[in-house]
Amino acid sequence: MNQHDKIPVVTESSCLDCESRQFAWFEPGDETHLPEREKHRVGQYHVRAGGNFFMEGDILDRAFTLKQGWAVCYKLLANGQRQVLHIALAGDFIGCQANYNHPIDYSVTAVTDCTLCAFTSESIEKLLVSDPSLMRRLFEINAKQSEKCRTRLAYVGQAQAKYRVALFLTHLITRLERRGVDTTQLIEFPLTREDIADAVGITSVHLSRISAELRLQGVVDCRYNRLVVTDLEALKKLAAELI
Amino acid sequence: MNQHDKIPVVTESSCLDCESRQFAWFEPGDETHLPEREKHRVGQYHVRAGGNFFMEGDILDRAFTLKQGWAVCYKLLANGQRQVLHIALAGDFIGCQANYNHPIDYSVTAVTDCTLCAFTSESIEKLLVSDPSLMRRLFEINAKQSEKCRTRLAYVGQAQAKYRVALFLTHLITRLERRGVDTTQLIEFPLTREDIADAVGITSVHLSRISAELRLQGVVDCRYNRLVVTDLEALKKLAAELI
DNA sequence: GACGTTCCTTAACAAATGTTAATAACAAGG
DNA sequence: CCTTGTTATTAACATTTGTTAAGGAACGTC
Repeated sequence: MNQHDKIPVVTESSCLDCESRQFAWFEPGDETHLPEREKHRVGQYHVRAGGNFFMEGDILDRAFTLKQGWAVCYKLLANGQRQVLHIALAGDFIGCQANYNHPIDYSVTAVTDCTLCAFTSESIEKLLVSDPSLMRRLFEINAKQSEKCRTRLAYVGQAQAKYRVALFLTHLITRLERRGVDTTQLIEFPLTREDIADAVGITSVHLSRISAELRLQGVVDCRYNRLVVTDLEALKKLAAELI
Repeated sequence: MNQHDKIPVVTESSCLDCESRQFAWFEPGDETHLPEREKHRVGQYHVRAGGNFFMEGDILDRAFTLKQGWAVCYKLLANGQRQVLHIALAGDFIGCQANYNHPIDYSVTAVTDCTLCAFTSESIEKLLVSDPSLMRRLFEINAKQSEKCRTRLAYVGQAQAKYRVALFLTHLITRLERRGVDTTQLIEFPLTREDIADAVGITSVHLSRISAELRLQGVVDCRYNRLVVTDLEALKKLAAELI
C-alpha cells in the first residue's frame, strides 16, 4: 500500500449498492457475476480533500475506482507548472496500468473528500482471465481515456483561451448531467481557478478575465465553488466553434 | 477496405524479414509463434506521400502496422486548425481500437511514401484469444500511446514555444536513434514547418523564429527536410528544464 | 460581528505569440 | 540553366496571454 494519505475504510459497502457503478468498470447488467467480481476488490479507502491518491514516479501495486468525490490527475513539470490531465469523478478508474512494475507517469490528488475502491494488479489479472467480458470493458475504458486526452490536447494546442474554457466546462457539465446533477440549478463545483486554468493551459488570472467575459455575456457563472449554467446552448455553441 | 489512398501490395513480405518488427506488435523473441501470428495479417498496402490511411469519423474494420515511412496522426478542429497527435514511424501500431463499431477520432496522413500491414478487427480478436502474450503486448502499446499523449499535453499546455520544440525534437531524435539512424550526421527529416508547428501548438512563422534561435545557439539546424543535431546535450538540457 | 485566510477579480504593464506580407531557399520539370 | 511552385525566413505590426500587485468576496473561527 502506498502511504499517500489513503485511510483504510473499516466497513465496506457492496458494489451492488454503489451509486457510481454505472460509470465504473463493473457496469450494471448481469448481476450474477457481481458477487464473484466483487471478491477481487481488495479494500476501500478515504482520502481527505488535498490528500494524494499517489504521485508520479510511484510504483503502484493496484488501481482504484473513485467511488465518491472529485480528484485531479496531473503532471508536474520541471519548471514548477502543473498540467491537469483529467478531472476524476465518481466511477472513474484511476491508476490502471499495463505494467505495474514501471513508475506511474502522473499524480492524483483529491479535490474533495474521496472514497476509493482498490484492486491489486494480481486481482485484476485474475479477473481478466476468469471473466473475458471485463477485458473488453477495460480496453474500452482505456481507449476512452486516450480519446479524451487527444481531444484535450487538440483544443489546448489549437484554441484560444475562451474556447478552451467553454470546451472544458461543456465536457464537465455533460459528465455531471450523466451523474444525475441538475445542471439547470446552481451546481456545487469544487474546482479552483488554478485547477481549471491548469487543465486548459492558461493562468488563473487570465481565466478570471475569460470567466468575467462569459459571465457578462450570460453564458456561465463559475466562481467561488459554484457553477451556474445560464445559457447551455450558448456555451455549447462556443465549444462547437472548435471541435 | 476504406478507399483512403491505400494501394494493395501484390507480393507481400514476411514478418520474419521485417526491419521494423522490433518496434511492432509482433516483437522478436519466440519465432515459433510467428508463422501462426503472421497468418492473421490480412494484407499490405502502399500509401503515397500525402495520401490518407483513414480520416476522423471513418468506421474502420482494421488496424495497421506502419512498416515503412513517416505519417502524422492528427485531429482537425472546426476552426480549421490541426493538432498533430503523433508522428508515426516504422513499427507503430495505428488505428487500434477497443470497439471498431465507433468512428475513429483522428486522421492519419502519409508524410512520405508508406507501407502498411493490415489486421482486421476479427483477426486481432482471434489472435488475442489464441495468444495471450499478445494481449499483454497490446495493452502495453496502448498504455505507451496514452502516456505519450499525456506528456505531449503537459508540455503543449504549460511550456513556452522554445521548450516545446526542444522536447518534440528530443523525443523524435530518440525514436530515430532506436531505429538505427545516426543522429550525429545529417538526418533526412520529411516533416514540414507546419507539421512540427501543429504538433507543438504554435504557428509555422513562430516556429521559424524558434528554429533560427536554436540554430544560432548551435543546438539544432532543422530546415528544408534536413535535421542536423549540432549539440544534443544542449537540446536535451533545454528539454529537461521542463520535464 | 471582527478577524484572518484563502480564493477571486481587476488593472496596468510586459512578454510571448499570431498575422500579414514580402523575400529567399529549395525542388522538380522543361 | 531557367521557370514555376512550394516551403521557409524575416520583419513590422496586432493580438493574446502572462506578470505583478492591489483590493474584494467568501468562509471559517473566535
